[in-house]
Amino acid sequence: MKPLKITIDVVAQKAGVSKTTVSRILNGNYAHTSEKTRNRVLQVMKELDYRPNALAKGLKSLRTDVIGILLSNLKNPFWATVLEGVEDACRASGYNLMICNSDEDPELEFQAIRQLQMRQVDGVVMNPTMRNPNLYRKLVEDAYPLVVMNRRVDDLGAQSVVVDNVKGASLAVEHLLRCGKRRPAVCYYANPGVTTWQDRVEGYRLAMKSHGYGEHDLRVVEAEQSPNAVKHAVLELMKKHPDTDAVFSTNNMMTLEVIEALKELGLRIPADVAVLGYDDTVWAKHMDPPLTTVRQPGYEMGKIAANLLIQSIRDGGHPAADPVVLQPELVIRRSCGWQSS
Amino acid sequence: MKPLKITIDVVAQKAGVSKTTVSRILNGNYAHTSEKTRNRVLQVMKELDYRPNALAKGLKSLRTDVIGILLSNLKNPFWATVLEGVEDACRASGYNLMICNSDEDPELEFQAIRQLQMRQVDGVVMNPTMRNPNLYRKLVEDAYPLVVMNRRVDDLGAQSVVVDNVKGASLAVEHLLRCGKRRPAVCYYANPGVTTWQDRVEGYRLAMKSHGYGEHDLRVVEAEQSPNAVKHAVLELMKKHPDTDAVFSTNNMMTLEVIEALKELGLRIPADVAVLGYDDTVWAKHMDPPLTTVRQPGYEMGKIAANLLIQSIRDGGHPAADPVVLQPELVIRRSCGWQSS
DNA sequence: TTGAAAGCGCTAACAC
DNA sequence: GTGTTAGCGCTTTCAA
Repeated sequence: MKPLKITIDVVAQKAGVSKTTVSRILNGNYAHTSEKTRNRVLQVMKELDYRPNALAKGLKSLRTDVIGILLSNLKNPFWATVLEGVEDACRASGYNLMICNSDEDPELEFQAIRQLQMRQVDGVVMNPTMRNPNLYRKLVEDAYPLVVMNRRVDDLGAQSVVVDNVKGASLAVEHLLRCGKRRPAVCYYANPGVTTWQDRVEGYRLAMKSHGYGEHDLRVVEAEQSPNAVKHAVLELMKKHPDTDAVFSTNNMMTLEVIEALKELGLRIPADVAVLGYDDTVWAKHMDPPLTTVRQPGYEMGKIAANLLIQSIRDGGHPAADPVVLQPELVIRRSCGWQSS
Repeated sequence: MKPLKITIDVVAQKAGVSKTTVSRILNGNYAHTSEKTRNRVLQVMKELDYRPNALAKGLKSLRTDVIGILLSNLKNPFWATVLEGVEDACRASGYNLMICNSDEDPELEFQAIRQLQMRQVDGVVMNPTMRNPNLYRKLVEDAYPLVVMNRRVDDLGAQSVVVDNVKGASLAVEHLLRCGKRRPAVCYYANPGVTTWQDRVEGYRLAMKSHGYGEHDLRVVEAEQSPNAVKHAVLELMKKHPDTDAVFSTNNMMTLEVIEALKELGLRIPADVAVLGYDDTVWAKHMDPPLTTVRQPGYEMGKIAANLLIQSIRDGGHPAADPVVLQPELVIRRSCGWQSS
């Protein structure tokens, strides 16, 4: 005797109704169904522990209640936070989540989107590598439900949620200056096209200029995203400009190396050189000294992105709204010294 | 004129063959197909940018090439590492990944499994909350493809991959002793049923005893998983046993609080009290002092778990193999002082 | 209020 | 080597 799969048919049969009726009840389509049958069917479902096959449902209804998330980096804990936000939003709305990782590789990004589409996910939220402009454009042309997070893809017309990075950097620079620092530098990863870092450098530039600094007063250090590259870059910086009295680091992993370099040089933080980092990670407050950082609302970004997507799936079509821009926030600890006022 | 969905039928039609033929070619079933037709069909697929509907395929073939991952905590960066391993393994084998988070809640864990099953995933890899024994048992009774990670569920008969936590703790204690410490304490989270922490405490106990310590020499401090609980517990410990000269912290987040507490007391690390942490996180080597830790192969755990699962899906039935046990490794830095030999 | 029947897009016997 | 056909388990007109 074989185990017999519990399908809608066996429920219908056992309840003595047609599968149409079962289907209606399954979908809360109670309008045309008597309470008596409804209860009987519900009862049978419970007894049989009936689990509707989502594949069959999706095939017919053209909706799977699954969305895809496409990240570009799982190594940075920031993304775990974002993921948590997305996951929570999905669960709250009855969606499931399919996860892909492009690892900043445009080819993998391309493949991931393809896979997600073949799997008929209802939409995708992604942090784009920025290296597949045609792909992004195609998606919005096809009116594919899409929300872009974290990085700006200009003139795309897709829904997006980002954090104001220019603002974040301004907050940082302003704070450094208020703490009496006069020669702040900024450090960022070389990754052409990625707006987050561009914007943070731009924010540094703007804030500096608004305080009377000229172009040649700026100290902008670029580093590859490879082991010790940041450390070397900072060592270099301090050799070339020994009077540098603050480093604004635009990435959370980067900050760790910046501090390492400074300590190696025997410099005291913040007395000799202040350090201001990006992302208020779990470890920031436990560093020595406790790190002053620009906090990004990662969880919120994920949650909002997912909710926007779900909403646009449900309402159909999304009127290419303005980007949602979230505000960063300065978390002041001890790595920049004391504000003078 | 409507956009016309590209199905196997339109490919077949355009190529002038039946959909059977297209299906065969799609699945690399080249045995019974002439090279000529094959090329023509492949060509047409390309031209049409044909994307087979995975729902239809799965409905018919009873395999989706999707597996589920069920985590219990996204906040701890350790799990991002594990996730990365799982993701890589999936990509390499042509699987997609559906992700769920139980957040240590048995009810959510139950729901997640249900969802994954309705979605017809081919199998699940999970870090169990340990609070749903019946659920776990049911799954293996039903011969549902399942791999359990990280935590031991005794006598379950499911495939599993874990790290040797007793060993990890021994490594830690031995090192502390070698560094000349004489009164080491251990700190762990109160979470009944979770074997990881139990095993680490057990490892501490065993190692201590093998060095001639008696039961009353052990200093085992338990803390709730809530803000500052660890800090208070450590403060308490140092008050009660001021001669404690080392703390072995069994969790990466916990370690941060341990250090905070110690510093607050004006104790020097490692001169006064050594600290040895669990999990070699990205930040460990940048702490002050750089942290000596027990490294767990998280990425490997994820990758191996996923590969085991995929293999057992492909081979059908899994002969309830012995658990794969991975070895932890001591990463020596400066937070425990110097070894005496 | 309920049911019959026609698919959704694919796979896999089985025939030719 | 290729095609015919009968479903997979559900939703959804349309009719009763």
